Amino acid sequence: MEVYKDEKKRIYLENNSIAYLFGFQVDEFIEVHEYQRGEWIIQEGMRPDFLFYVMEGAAKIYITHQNGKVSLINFISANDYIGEMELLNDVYYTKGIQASTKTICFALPFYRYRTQLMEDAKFLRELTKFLSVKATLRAAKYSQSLAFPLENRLADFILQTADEGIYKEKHITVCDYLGVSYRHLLHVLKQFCDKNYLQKEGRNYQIIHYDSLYKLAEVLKHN
Amino acid sequence: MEVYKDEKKRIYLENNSIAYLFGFQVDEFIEVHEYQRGEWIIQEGMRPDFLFYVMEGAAKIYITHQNGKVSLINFISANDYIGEMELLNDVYYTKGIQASTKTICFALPFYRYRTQLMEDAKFLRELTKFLSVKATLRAAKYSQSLAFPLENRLADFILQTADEGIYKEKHITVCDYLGVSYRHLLHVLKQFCDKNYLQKEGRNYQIIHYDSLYKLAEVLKHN
DNA sequence: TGAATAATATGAGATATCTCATATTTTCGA
DNA sequence: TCGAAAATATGAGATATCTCATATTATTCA
Repeated sequence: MEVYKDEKKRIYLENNSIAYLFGFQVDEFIEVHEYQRGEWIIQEGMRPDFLFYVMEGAAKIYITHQNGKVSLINFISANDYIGEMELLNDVYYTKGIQASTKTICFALPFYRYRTQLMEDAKFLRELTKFLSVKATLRAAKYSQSLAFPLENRLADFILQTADEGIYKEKHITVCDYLGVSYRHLLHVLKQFCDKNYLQKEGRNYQIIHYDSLYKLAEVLKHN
Repeated sequence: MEVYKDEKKRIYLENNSIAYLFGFQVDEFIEVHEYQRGEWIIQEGMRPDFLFYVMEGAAKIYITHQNGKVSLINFISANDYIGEMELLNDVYYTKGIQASTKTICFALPFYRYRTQLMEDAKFLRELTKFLSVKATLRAAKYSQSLAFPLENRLADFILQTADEGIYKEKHITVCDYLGVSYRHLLHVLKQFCDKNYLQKEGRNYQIIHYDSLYKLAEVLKHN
């Protein structure tokens, strides 16, 4: 992890204004952090000292269960907050957040800004919107996961993440995210290939029959 | 649904102050609504005209999937907001909310208060906290539902909802909430009885072996 | 009060998903 | 560049969960 200093920090701040997020001046004590792929932005179970706002990159939120099973809870990308739960709640079990690409974020030290943030309508309004969108997405995903078999959810996931007709997510990530076993994921992928919805090309899968996948995924949408 | 008028409204407002929720005066245009068991506070798919704050009672949030399957998404009780999603987001699929007991809430008309609410730090701070807690609970429930079989989740649910050692939730509600079929729920309940964790008494179940259930539920908690 | 509706109950077979064992291939750091 | 670790792959049997069919109570309401 690198903390931008002096000139480097100044330049980054100049080129990436986040004044629109706050009703007051934050420049003085704000930091700019850069994390490499694989680095932990927050360690599971340890409260962070900063409120982060992600500018570039992507990360994943994980939680470890008592039985050792690890769940990927969600993806984080540009314009997401990190540490907002800890800002708002004194009692909160901190999830682990790991950068999955190089990730740059602004970091506001709690000890310095907590009081001001909690009284700033502009900030609170932005955060509220962020939280409500997050809650909505999560609710949708949750009720889907209970109501539909992997076949439908995977079709949706493939269409969402495929790039130019090519699906190339890591299986391990996907089973975490969709909450199924590795074995079963492969099984359903094979079915898709057998049915000619996909065609395997080395590590990747090319979408052959878009419509069939779309039909499977469509079932997830309510109305 | 009854809207309290005149004297009745005045008395209710006097006895139940919610001044602490807002940084400005809301008395003038606020309404007090009372819903009977079974009544819909919000119809699925129809945007509400009010922001509600629940004072008494309990309700359930439902969503209907395209395949006709209905999921119970969550419970609502005193001190919860309703309609906050619609206040914050112009685009939002409204879930259905049905009172499960007599429910009384304050109702603030959007057309009158929207602008002021979105600029009121006190209100936004309360709402933000509410949303963050909500998001946390949902996240926990979600990752649990994927990582553990019904046995564990049901044990937890029974301990949470049992009243003086007696569990008496309606099966239908529970399968909605836990996202399993009616048949399977009964199957696992029968197992609990066979193992002497529970003892069936007419419609209800008495908790016999608290410890065993606790052990099953404990597995859900992370650390 | 009686009929309609909701809730509870149970069996049996089907399917979705998991666990475990094991092999091969790829990636990546020392 | 070599070896460890990560990722992919596949089989086989176990288990969790679903669907459907069908009865039997409760509850509600006209």
